[in-house]
Amino acid sequence: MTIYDELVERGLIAQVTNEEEIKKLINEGKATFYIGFDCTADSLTAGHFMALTLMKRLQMAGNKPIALIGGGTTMIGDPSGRTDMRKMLTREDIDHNAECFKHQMERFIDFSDDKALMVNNADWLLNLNYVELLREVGACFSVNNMLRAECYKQRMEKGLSFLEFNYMIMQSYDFYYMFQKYNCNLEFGGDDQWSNMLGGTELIRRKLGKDAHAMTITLLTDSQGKKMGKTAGNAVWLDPNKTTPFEFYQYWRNVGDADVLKCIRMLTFLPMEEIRKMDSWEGAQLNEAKDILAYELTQMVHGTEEADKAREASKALFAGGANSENVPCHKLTDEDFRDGKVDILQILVSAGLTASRAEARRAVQQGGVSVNGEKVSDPFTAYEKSVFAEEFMLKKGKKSFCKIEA
RNA sequence: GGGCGGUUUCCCGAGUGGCCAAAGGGGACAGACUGUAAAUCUGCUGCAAAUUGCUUCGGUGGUUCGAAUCCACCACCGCCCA
Repeated sequence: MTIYDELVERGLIAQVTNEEEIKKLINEGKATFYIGFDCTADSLTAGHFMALTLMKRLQMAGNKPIALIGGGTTMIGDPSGRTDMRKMLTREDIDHNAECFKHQMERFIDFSDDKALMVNNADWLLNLNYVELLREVGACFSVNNMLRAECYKQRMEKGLSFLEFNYMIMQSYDFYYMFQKYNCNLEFGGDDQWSNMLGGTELIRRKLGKDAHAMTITLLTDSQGKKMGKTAGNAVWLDPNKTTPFEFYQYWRNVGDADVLKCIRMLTFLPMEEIRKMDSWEGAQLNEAKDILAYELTQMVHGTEEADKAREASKALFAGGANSENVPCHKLTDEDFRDGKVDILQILVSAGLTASRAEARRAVQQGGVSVNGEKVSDPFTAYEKSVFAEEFMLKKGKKSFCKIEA
């Protein structure tokens, strides 16, 4: 099975500029391809993860990846598919974020011996001269075409600033630049990047008379069409300090039935034969698939040890029996105690299970809080410090657990 | 540059002087049902030392016993004209 066929079977490919050419390039390991990452936060997210796995798949097939950190493009902000303008980030924030991205990527992609490159477009974009740029590449873009681009559609109603309008040109320039400097002949990106990417291939054709290719990755959406990798609007981060391995594991353990196999196909490195066998699974058996998915991904992102802990903790909490050693734990401080006691609301807030005492009170009143399996229904329930010498397993709702110590 | 319209609680959106912590919807959260799924139904949704108090309706100042609501200025956004 060729790498291209595998990508197709895994459902990773959305659009390509020239299928035959691209197939040949990557199957023969002759592609030098890039994927850009704009550093809008200080950690990569589950959304970036798919792009990283794709880089790895292609690298394993002998192709050379370039991870492009968008230190320059982040100064502009990609308007693609957004309904509002991004918050402007300072130069310092962007540099810091770029550093963080770099560390995280090094875990996945082998950058040794020039097997992959990591570059930052701040290095060439920030020194561009406006008039020169306009003459050099601005002449190659048709505003008429740009306005028609899908990626700006949503913004035509709400308004699009000139700053953001230029994003496409910056991204195109990246490809043009790397095509010449690194022989980069293929660009990958999310499907929402398609028009930006075509801008690049078009620019290369016009300026250099040469062909470069672009290919988009299917966006990972759930069965309702929503982007995956987010919980309540918050990203699932790869940084363990922002999303703990346990939370990360739980996110994938909880995907809907309709989405498990898709995720396994697109995100894991399990061989296709194995995945095909799971195709016939249904009902409660899919729970097993979810465990596989969650474990595989946690292991890739956080390592085997953390993945084992997360799985162990999950079993202890949901299946019962196994030891609870790895369940998330919170230590109360002296400030939590008042006259030698803590009330249940304070514990919930302190452990971060609820945002306020009011929310904690609601949870208790609605019967959503329990300690060691016993429902706590009185919001005035308070505990002496000595109680915490024994195991104190606090549960809020169906899925939030925390072991409390003092 | 000119004219008009807008900025409301996580989001959309109602509210044009007291009955407003602010309708309705979405989302989130909790409960029932379940398989840590989906669908459905119910509750709930500013904060707190809680029959009360405090903060909130772009910003600042003002009018008023009382302002999300009226006035002035500022900021940002949209539409139309140049």
